[in-house]
Amino acid sequence: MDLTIAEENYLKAIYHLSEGGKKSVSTNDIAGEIQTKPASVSDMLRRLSDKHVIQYKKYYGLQITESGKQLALQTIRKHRLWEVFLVDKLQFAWDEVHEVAEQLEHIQSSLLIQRLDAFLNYPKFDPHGDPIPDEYGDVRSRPRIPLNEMNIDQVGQIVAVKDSSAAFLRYLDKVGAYIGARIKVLDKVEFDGSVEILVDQKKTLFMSKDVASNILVLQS
Amino acid sequence: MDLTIAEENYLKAIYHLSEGGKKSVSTNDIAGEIQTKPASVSDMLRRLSDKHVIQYKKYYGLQITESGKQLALQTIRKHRLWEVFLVDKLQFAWDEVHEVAEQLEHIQSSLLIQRLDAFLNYPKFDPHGDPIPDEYGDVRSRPRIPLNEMNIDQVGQIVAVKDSSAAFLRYLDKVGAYIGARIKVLDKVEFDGSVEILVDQKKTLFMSKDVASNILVLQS
DNA sequence: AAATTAAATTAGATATATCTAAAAAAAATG
DNA sequence: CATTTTTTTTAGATATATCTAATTTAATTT
Ligand SMILES: [Mn+2]
Ligand SMILES: [Mn+2]
Ligand SMILES: [Mn+2]
Ligand SMILES: [Mn+2]
Repeated sequence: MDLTIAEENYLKAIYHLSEGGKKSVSTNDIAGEIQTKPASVSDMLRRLSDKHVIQYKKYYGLQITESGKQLALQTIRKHRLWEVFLVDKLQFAWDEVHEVAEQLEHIQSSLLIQRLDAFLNYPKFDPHGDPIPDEYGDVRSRPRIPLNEMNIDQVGQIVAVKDSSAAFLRYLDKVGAYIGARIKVLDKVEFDGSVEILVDQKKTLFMSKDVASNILVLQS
Repeated sequence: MDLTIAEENYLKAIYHLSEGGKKSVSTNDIAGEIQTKPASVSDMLRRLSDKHVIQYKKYYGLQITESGKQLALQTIRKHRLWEVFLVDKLQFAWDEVHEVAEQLEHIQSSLLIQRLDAFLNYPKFDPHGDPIPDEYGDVRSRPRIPLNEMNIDQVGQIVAVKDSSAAFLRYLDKVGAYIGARIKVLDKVEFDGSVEILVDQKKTLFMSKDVASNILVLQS
């Protein structure tokens, strides 16, 4: 039994909300993530439950099932592979890919995804540093921490961003913070949590705690 | 006002039927093309008319409008560009692309199509020899005739196929008839319309009138 | 021209997906 | 623990898209 496009989008949102360490996912959380109304979510939860991709008892919260998790991971795999395609092959900027990938992720063809994966040389991460699940749903995630949680003098490499909004990504482009950049924490301001970092041993950069918390670093 | 996926599919079918038969397109014809019921077509015709992509007076037939034609051509452009992508870049066989392109043609992003076109080196024809409309909807079609209408001793080049079904395309693969092949008509059987041709000055091939009528040739 | 047949449309049903407003249940508060 | 607030669900409406069965209109035949 296949999922509709709307069902795939809901399931993906539920998976993302579940991953964030959150124990139970609320109807309002889902509504916020999908940009829809709680009433629509309640309706959809019943349908997802009927298809056994979530366990759901009304008013008691929900849990994604193993089969639901696998389906969500396949949609995420497709989304991220398409993002790599758009950036690597079609010269899209990393802040331009999301909307298009949101559509492409729903194309149904296992052959297509196999071939696309090979064509892209089996990438392990998308343009935002997020890991690409393999065809069995396995994710090789790297240990990474928000930049604002690093201490002075610690060094590492920017490997991902938490926020993939165009506004944030364009800001990073402007200041010269990119995935793969080697950084060192030069200073942290106690008062507001802002940080000063050295990028590629050349350039110093000041950023607010808000910005730093959306940059994920692999420490070394 | 954008079209839905269903509306795009109907409009594309109407365009194809208008191009072929020329005269008026019937509700039953559309139902046959789209694999749906006449009742559903009547319903859709009213909606397409509301969106001014066809002119429609019930029981009196329909005509595609200029804006409808442009929209259909853009969908066809996307369909054929994706087919080229699948064959040239992802090693799909020409009989494997249709279903996937049928989905990909509905992805909405003008930047995507511009970039895809460039990435593929601005192809003029799809894997089945059909011309790819440019971004303004202009189609540069070559004069071509069905193979069964050629006379003995005439020569030419296979440039397209009328039938794009997997069964037909796999048959052509098997006998070695491909787009670009140079052919010469060696013999025609009056009785059943079957023909004997020479392919690439090497191989002789017998084919029924039915097969020959689905192979389009550019005479030389 | 009347009767018959074919084509097209409408009526009414079902399924998906969404919304607003109202009701019900759970959680928070004093 | 009773009351208030928040969250969640349901009721009822709208829009898309499809179907079967009935009806209407057009076309064909006698
Ligand atoms: Mn999506
Ligand atoms: Mn991404
Ligand atoms: Mn289609
Ligand atoms: Mn084609």
